[in-house]
Amino acid sequence: MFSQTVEYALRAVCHLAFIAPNSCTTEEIATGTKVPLAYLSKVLQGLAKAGVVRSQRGIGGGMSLIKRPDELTILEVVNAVDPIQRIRTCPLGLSTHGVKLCPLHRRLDNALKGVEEAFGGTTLAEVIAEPSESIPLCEFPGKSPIKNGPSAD
Amino acid sequence: MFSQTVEYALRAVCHLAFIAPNSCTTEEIATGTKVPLAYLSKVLQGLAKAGVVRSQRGIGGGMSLIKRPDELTILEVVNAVDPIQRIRTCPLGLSTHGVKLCPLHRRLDNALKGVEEAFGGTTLAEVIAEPSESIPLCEFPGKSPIKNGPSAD
DNA sequence: ACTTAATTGGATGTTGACATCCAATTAAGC
DNA sequence: GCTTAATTGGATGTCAACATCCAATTAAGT
Repeated sequence: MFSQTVEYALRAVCHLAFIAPNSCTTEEIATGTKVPLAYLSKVLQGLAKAGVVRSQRGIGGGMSLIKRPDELTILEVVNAVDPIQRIRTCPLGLSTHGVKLCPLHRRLDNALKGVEEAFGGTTLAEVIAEPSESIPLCEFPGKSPIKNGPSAD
Repeated sequence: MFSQTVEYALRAVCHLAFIAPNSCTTEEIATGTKVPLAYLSKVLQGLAKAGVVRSQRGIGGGMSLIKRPDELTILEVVNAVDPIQRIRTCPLGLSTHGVKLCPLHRRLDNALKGVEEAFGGTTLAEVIAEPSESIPLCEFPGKSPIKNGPSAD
């Protein structure tokens, strides 16, 4: 139900959250998140245009988060690449329904609202900090998914 | 986020719920729900294969619900044409994550779970019976969307 | 200035969702 | 059995999502 692009974007942002506020190369993200490099670069371009990540060209460049992980919600990432389209007017174009959705579409929209609220209420910081047997993106429990762990190099 | 096919299937089933347990023609459903006739016939074929609707060929034939509207949930309709894919194993294929999803994918799956529960907890009968200013599929408040209203003809 | 490391943008390929059309099939009613 | 009304199945078309590749651009370091 969520697009592949959303999945990729979240993985990438998650990776960036681990090393925030540092930056790293698209290639490193691709390797760490198992996302096809060429496509990931397009996804990151989208995130850059949406103001979620900052891109820096040239030697020592790469991608980094613009916001702090505790200020960035899952929803912002999702909406940056593949916006959740709430149902605001009758999909049948029935003018008399206007802004009042019928019970069917009201329920569909409520489901979307639930997703939106769940995503809007979770920051990347919460995702990467949550104690769990499985660490996001990380093959081995108890280890950081980032090479040598976060450092200020 | 929900596919066009899901939207069409729900409209069609909603129409059928209004006239249940009677049947009606695919063409009538197409007109009443503003769904392209040729495509709707494919969608209904899917619903028939999934056991949601019964199809009857020849004169006087058409489509009808197999279950009563109060026994049929939105979820069953959705899953018949475009199943909600819960996240059961790590999308990165990280074997060590196994059945335990990482915090990221646990949250994505929880969102899916919420949708699933919302849809699973609503029957078609509830949808078409709910008092509202807008009646599903119906242009005019207070009228039935079905030509001349339900009848046992 | 040159070299190297990195993103950017454009062109292109692939696949599945959405959609249409029509001949074949089925069943009712006379 | 013929006609008519209806679904079925197959062939086909279109377009956006997903994906890849490469030349152009940018910036750091020497």
